[in-house]
Amino acid sequence: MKSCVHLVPLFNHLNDQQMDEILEMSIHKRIKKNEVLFNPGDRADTLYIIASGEIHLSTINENGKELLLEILSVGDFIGELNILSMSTYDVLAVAKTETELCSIKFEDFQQLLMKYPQVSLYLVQELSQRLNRSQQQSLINSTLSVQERVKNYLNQHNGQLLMSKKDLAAYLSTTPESISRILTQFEEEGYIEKISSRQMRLLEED
Amino acid sequence: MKSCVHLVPLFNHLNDQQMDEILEMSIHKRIKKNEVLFNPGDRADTLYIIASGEIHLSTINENGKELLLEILSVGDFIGELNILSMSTYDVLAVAKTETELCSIKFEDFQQLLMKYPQVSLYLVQELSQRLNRSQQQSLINSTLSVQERVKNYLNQHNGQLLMSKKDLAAYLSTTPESISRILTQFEEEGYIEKISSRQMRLLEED
DNA sequence: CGGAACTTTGATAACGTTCAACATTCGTGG
DNA sequence: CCACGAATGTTGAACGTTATCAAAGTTCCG
Repeated sequence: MKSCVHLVPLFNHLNDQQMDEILEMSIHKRIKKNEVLFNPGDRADTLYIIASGEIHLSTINENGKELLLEILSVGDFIGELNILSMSTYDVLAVAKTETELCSIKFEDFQQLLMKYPQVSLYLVQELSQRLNRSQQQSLINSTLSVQERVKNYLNQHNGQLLMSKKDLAAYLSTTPESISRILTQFEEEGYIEKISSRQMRLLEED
Repeated sequence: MKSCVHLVPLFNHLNDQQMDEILEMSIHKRIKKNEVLFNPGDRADTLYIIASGEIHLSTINENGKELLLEILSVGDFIGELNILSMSTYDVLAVAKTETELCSIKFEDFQQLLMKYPQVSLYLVQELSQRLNRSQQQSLINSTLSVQERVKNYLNQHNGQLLMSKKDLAAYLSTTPESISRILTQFEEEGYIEKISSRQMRLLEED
């Protein structure tokens, strides 16, 4: 089985010997569909890198409502990196498919960053981009109408829903009912054409 | 005039000589209240560190609605750090008071990170925490009612509004009217007591 | 001291959630 | 591979929260 270390842009600039070094400090992990990788409140001391599969990161508010924050797949690392001060996760990480991960303890990872500064550079860039994406999604969810949010999502993904409508609702912070209604409305208005339950063709105009 | 380099947790672990080195690559900048530091779309090639004053970072959606993302003050750096690939800012940065900044070109900053890995470590940690905060605020704004958002804000800040109601509305993604109404309602219900326009006393009970 | 920006209050409208009932799909075990 | 139960999706009706517009009041700042 191939190690995730080779899959990760994070370690792109390293040579084979350095990769092996990282391999030695990493532990392979496999989790099943719907299995929880960690819960909010769990001790955060491990960096996970996805070798295959898909992980959903979400938060849940005091009333039990869920917001789907990020969908991570091959090559992504789990974003919470309080590497200096030990703390806890405050999001929920769930596998949406069978998933293979490499895990590295923050302790070891910290040594690694000190030794290979170019890895840090990549990490800084990646975190920065995630912060941007988070803020843009925040803008979308809190200032656009549900219609606009759905239209925006469809345009960004060529009419393909990459998840269930339930999850999409959690991602666009609305309800499955609203998404369902809006999609049929879009079809009636001739803006889309349903091909399958998760794939629609976008028709020109507007 | 004291340099901001000494104010920044980012450079905490460095000695005087190293600080001087950074000083040499940094350019001091002063901007007036309401002046724009950068617009979305501007070339992003500079790291700014705040020596004094306050900067608001916000995004504006396609309909002109604003979301206030972050409020930065002494010691904070401006978060957008696409240091590896040159890109553009996609937020708006405005000074809310007279503000002093140090600016360092990404080029130089990148050298610095390679040379002093411990600075990278701090940066990674800081970006990670910002990402978390962004996601938590996103949860608040998109899953809680306006009442709950305002109550949450009051609790987090001991009843003190750190900005105008207009800005607070942009931060909580609502309108000044709603905030105004909710605050008088809270007072009628005996949940708060207005001391001044921006300071209220929180009274016990749920 | 005067004008601009911000704040408050009211009336109105609508967007989207909620609840409920039914339909469909999914996935697991027989 | 089919059958069954559970999860997901759809549609309808009703309600409530919150945005919007307007107009008057207040604060801020040059």
